[in-house]
Amino acid sequence: MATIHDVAARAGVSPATVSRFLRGGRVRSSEAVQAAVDELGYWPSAAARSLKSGRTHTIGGVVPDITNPYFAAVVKGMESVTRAEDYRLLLANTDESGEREDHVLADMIRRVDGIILAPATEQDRTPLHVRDADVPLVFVDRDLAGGERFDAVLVDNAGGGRQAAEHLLGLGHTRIAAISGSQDTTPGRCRREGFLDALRGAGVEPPPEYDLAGDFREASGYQLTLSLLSLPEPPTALFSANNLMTLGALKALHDMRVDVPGRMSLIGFDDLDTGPLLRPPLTVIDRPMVEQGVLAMRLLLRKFEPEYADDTPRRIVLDTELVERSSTAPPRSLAGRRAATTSRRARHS
Amino acid sequence: MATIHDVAARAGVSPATVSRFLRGGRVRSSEAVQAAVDELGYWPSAAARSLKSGRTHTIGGVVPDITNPYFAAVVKGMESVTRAEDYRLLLANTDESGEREDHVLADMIRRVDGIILAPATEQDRTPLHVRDADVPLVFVDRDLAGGERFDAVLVDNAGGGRQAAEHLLGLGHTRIAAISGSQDTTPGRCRREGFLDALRGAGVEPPPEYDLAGDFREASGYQLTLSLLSLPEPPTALFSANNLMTLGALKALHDMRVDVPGRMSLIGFDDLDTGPLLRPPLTVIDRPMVEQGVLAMRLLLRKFEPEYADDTPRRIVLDTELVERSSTAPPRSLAGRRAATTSRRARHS
DNA sequence: CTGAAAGCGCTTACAG
DNA sequence: CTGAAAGCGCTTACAG
Repeated sequence: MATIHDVAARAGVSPATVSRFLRGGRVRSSEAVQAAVDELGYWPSAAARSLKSGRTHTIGGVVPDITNPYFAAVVKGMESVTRAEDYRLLLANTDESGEREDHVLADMIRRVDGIILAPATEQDRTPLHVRDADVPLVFVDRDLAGGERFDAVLVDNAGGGRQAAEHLLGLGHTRIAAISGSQDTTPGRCRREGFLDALRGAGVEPPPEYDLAGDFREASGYQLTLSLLSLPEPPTALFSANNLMTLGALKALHDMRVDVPGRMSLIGFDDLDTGPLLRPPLTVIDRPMVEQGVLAMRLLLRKFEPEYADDTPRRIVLDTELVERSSTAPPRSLAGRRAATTSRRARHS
Repeated sequence: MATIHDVAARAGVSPATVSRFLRGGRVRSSEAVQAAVDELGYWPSAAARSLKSGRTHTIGGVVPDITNPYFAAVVKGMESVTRAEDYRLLLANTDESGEREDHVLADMIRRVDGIILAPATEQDRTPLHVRDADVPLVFVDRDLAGGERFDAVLVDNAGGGRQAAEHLLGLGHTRIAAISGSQDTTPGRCRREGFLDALRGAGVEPPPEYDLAGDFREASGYQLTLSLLSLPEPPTALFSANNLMTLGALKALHDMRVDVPGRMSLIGFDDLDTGPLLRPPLTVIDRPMVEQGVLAMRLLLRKFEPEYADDTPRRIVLDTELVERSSTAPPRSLAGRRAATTSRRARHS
């Protein structure tokens, strides 16, 4: 593969001149140099450049599950910005494992200029070392305990939980359950808290067996829903903490032949491409996805511009939005009393 | 950040000795060196290493659409192998654009040890340059015209198209349409060809207006389905060439209030997580997904083992599988003649 | 086993 | 504007 020396020799100049030309500097023999570059198909060595400059022009993206459509969308957003800004994306999938995350981060520290991370848990300590190593770090979707010193792109998870609760309350439900995500995770914890707070605010205290925590995976959504259905007095409404758990919940409901929303209302967090096509079309708390990746990457790349480098941390918190479809309805006990439901809903909106 | 010299100084040895120790060589002062490494939190510079060795221990993964669940799964498979084998994954998303692919590949050539690519079209020429640059290349999902000289992990697309056709024929359909993917793409072309061949083999020649080509995106599935429905004599059965187009088709069918499978049978290519939960549960041609990423990465990493480096190209072709759910049924005209349908089906199985 | 030295391919002050 | 030279942080024959 041609080096800068080959180009220099061919163009009859020194390597320094070629380097200057490549970097956009004024050079007398620019045509000859360009010709040599073209003829040789020269492309600078990234390794040599970054050894010299200390910059890799690569960003690390670390997500818990790339097959979760939400994270796939976030990654798409991140990638689109890196490409536009002449950066590259080194992608790692931690499978929700803090241990893998530790390995990945330690490895990335020397290979990237910055990292965007959705940490496996809020308690992870390794991200702090990343900062010690002077590698800028931006959180996306999930925060760290004590993460206020870092940039972050999050959504108002508690607010989303509240919206879900108010929607169900508004329909007249009082036997309301939640299957939550990992409680050592920002979204898992905050969605549950916001949801429960809103219930309590309305005087509805869910019994412990209605308040179940899973791990954001489909299997846990399935299992927890099954256990709710086996209760002597099952809930009439269910809030599921993310897209995958909602799928699991819906499968359990189908398998047990539970009519949705007739016998059980279901509201999920995070929309799906197939949301409107499901049986029944899903009512969900929606939020921006690709945009979160875009914002996180922009936040990160700002740090490489001298004028922003020392800014105080920026914390972007996006709003969620209720998308009403057909998986939620008044409980059966109120089915004949639509008017009452409507007035109740008005109170809560 | 500590360098190998810092470690050497602290341990009272030469940098060469530290290097040897790090590479697993026998060293007398291994304890002192290890201590120095730990105390300094030393981690070798990837740039320096790869400048010296010419190896980056990084693999490029280039896909047309990371938010397509199929490719997300493939990427997951690729990533899992890189991590296990101490490689990293540089991810690029080309948005089905050959131009972006060209840029990405040119850029990657100097930054990775090998590339796994699902090319935007079969006619792309840049992948050939990658090979000229001595960067091993493996195709996944999509092949190149003249790609026989490269390793590849593909599925039997023509066979899958045939399975779909035989399934619909077996149900008694004769007015059968196909909305195909990009025809300058291996899966787009082969699925259509296999499908049409099987129809013709059964004496069913679809009119041109039943044979529509799209681009693998949801919007094209939607539009093409709409145009089929507007025909004076619409088909009674529809084969859709990939997961996203199937979603689009299903949305169009819903929007036009067309009963599936009552008035239109729908069979897709590629299953979805939500497949069983859709209205109606989708009949599809399924295939391995994560596994394709795993196989492609293994094939690629083999090339770095001297004993395999010069092997002839390996072409792995996986089988597809029909998953019967409820979106396909006999056409209405046969609804009362179940027995006839059954015998017909027997002939085709 | 060990260390001094050269070199991987760039970039960047420094003289001219 | 240009070129010679040093150096980024490693690795690897080469002597010892």
